[in-house]
Amino acid sequence: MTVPASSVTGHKSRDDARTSLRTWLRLLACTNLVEREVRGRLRDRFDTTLPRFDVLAQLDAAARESKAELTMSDLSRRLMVTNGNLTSLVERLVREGLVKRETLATDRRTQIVRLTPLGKRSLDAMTPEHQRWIDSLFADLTPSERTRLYELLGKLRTSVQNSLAEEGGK
Amino acid sequence: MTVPASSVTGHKSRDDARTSLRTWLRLLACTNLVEREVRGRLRDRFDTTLPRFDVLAQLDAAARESKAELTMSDLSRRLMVTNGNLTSLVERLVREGLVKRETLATDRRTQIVRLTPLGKRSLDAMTPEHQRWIDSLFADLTPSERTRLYELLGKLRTSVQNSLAEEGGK
DNA sequence: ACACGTTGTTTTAAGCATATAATATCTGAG
DNA sequence: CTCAGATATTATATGCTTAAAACAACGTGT
Repeated sequence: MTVPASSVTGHKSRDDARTSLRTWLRLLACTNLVEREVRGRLRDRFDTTLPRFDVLAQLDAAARESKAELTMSDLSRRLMVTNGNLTSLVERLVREGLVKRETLATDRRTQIVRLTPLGKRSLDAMTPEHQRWIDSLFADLTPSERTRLYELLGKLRTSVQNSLAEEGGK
Repeated sequence: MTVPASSVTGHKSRDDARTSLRTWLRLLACTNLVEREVRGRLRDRFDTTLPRFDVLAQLDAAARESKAELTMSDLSRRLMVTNGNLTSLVERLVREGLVKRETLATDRRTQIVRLTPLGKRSLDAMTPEHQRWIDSLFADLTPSERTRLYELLGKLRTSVQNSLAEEGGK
């Protein structure tokens, strides 16, 4: 394994740090571009929002993993949003009949959230188009580039998690 | 150059589409992780928010490019947020004395936004720490991995922009 | 039994974001 | 000159997001 010269001195070069920052800014720009587009299309085509879509998609994904039951906290962890955020979001979905919420008999604090048949149908109508949108946005990347990007983002995620764990453990 | 079998039939394989989707979800997860962390630190260390920081950083970047003057619309384009959003954001920064806004003499519709000396000092206090945060989050990526990620994200951005241009041009 | 810390959820207050409509100003064709 | 667009910004309504506090239910050690 090769050791970069700068590690002798115990700090990274200024260039490395600038590359990190530039990469982060570009990551953010890409995410915003895609997210804005997906938001707009969900709105135009299905009159819904990205957070609502995400809730339905996560509930469906959980069901496929045979974790038929998700609590509010499970859902907020999966969606990476705060618990309080989810309350009003699920509230609206319940009002629209896409989701149902029921108190768990064995622990009356916890709320179980489930897709209704209507919610499932609604999601199934959106999913194929959503996938096509994403695919067309990625169209100029070759399969191997996509795979490489996927891998590098995996490394980045691990790096971020490690960094947070170190920081949090102090 | 090898040609995938599916290109004979004129459409991509299902696998390619799934890779796009998986890559997109991972991109979003990474962005959310980093963004949440940066938000939290800006809040804890400097009692400010990411959008506010972004406004200051863009104003400073523009000044360095000797584009000393940015209008509200310039700024909203650079930040990739809507014009209406910026109004209240800049409003708050003006109230805090970090930014000043003045009407352009030659066109009384347009507002020029500028960093105040206080705003510049405030930004300069935050910038080095911000760069260190980002760099530590990227710590596990080698320089060449960072560079490769940067390049691939550049390709992705181009791909997204091409896709939007085609769609918009119809 | 019961006080106390923990866990799951909701509420609240503030800020961010968008789309749409309104307002103000400019510009150019006639 | 004047008025019909075009452009720059702000206002409004709605929804998302977070942090922090409040609330409710659980479970354990005494």
